[in-house]
Amino acid sequence: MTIAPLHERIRREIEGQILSGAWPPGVRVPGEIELMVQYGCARMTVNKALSALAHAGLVERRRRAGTFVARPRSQSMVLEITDLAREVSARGQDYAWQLISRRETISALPEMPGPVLEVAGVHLADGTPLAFEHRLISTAQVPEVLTADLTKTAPGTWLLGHVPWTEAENRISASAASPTVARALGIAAGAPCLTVTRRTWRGGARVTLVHQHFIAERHELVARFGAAEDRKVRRNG
Amino acid sequence: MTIAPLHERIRREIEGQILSGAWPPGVRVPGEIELMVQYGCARMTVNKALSALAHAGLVERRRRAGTFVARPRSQSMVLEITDLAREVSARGQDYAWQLISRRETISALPEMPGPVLEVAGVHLADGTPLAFEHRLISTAQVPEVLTADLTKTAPGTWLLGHVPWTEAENRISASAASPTVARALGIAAGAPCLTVTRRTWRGGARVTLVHQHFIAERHELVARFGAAEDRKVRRNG
DNA sequence: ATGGCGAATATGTATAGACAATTAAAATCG
DNA sequence: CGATTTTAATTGTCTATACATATTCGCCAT
Repeated sequence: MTIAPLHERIRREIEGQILSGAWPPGVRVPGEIELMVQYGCARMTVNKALSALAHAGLVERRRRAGTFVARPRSQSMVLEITDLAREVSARGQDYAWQLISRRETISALPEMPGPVLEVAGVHLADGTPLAFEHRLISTAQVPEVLTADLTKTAPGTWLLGHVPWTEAENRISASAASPTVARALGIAAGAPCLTVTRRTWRGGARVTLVHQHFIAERHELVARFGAAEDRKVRRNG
Repeated sequence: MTIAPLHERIRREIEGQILSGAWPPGVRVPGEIELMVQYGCARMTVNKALSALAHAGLVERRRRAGTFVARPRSQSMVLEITDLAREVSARGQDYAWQLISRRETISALPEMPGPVLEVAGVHLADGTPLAFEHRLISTAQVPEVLTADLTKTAPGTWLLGHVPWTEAENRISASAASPTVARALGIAAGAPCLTVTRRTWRGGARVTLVHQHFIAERHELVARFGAAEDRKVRRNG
């Protein structure tokens, strides 16, 4: 148990007051000078703690006025969009990818125009279908993908390891399984599916567009928001 | 056009190198001393810039080793979970709430045990059903809700204005419409629905548990992630 | 080769002080 | 009394310095 740095200790203690409800929204937080005296430290140290809280949205700081507890943040949450292979493995199941089709073509879709690699396949968990995937990958942006072996590795997993993206958008909805999807997943046509459409960009250029159809009972997305929890520092060697 | 603080300028310039791909993952970022000389400033200033980048996950810092561009960030995204009333209005449609049932009871559900107010109703956009909602609200935590008029105001909207939450969890999945849901929404039983289950807490205490069933074609959740865009500072007077 | 150990190095934390920017509140003026 | 200017409180940024801490690298003994 290492002792925490002072600025972190200060941050935590204030955070505690806010999250416990002892300092409700709108209440004024002690100023930098006040805290500096209270903790017997330099103003920069207090500043670091309060700045972090402001950055996290827990407090609002206004010059001349002071620092105030912010009203509960409106509605943005962190949605963990995991690589399917990783997620299935994390649940202790066997993951597998089954390639159905693969071809190079020229896409006319407005969301993803130009030369693309078009791939379809199924994600399996413990041998049973979990999701159908249909994906377009820009060969202009990612020419290497043409030489990738996508029979064993899902394109998403391959991309994760090869292409950094800077922007992404997920659209989540429900749909009835089309005949193609139903056949690939072994379910009845018209059965409900959770549909995720994801587009990713690298510095403004389109990288990939993917549609994933999950069997309704087999998958669930979870978005959590806890003001309390610290941003985890991820270390992926 | 105000000039940006120096530490921010430094941060931006490094960020630019990373996002443009000029500095791919794994590459070493100039050290603090180096940047300090380059920008002719104090080390603390450079430190602030690099720390911010580390906090944002763009770089990884290791003592003695240096600062390195992090591999493409894994998978957390911001999902905007808007209050339905607000969202529908924002789309320029008329929003309405129709209360179906309301009763006080003792819940035995493990997710939400104890005395609750149980409410069901329908969200309407331009007069047509959009979503069915079934909600439990802890009367121990929110006794005032018993006196709220929920015939005109949706419970979610009421809660937003009265109870701050500190933690929330959304589970998103697809389901087939049950007879109850189908009847309320005017769709066929078994039709696909996007289902959102949300639980919220205030400082560890359960506040509310809600199930929302959206007609598949009528609703979509969007999660965006742009490494480039700055965290917006929200100011809600 | 190999494993341990010390030293070099880059980051992490903290200080004390200075000035700038912002803006709420007080003072002044018409 | 209302509008305007001044004042002052508070945060924002930055410097220069110091020491702490972790970790890699290379040296040395095995």
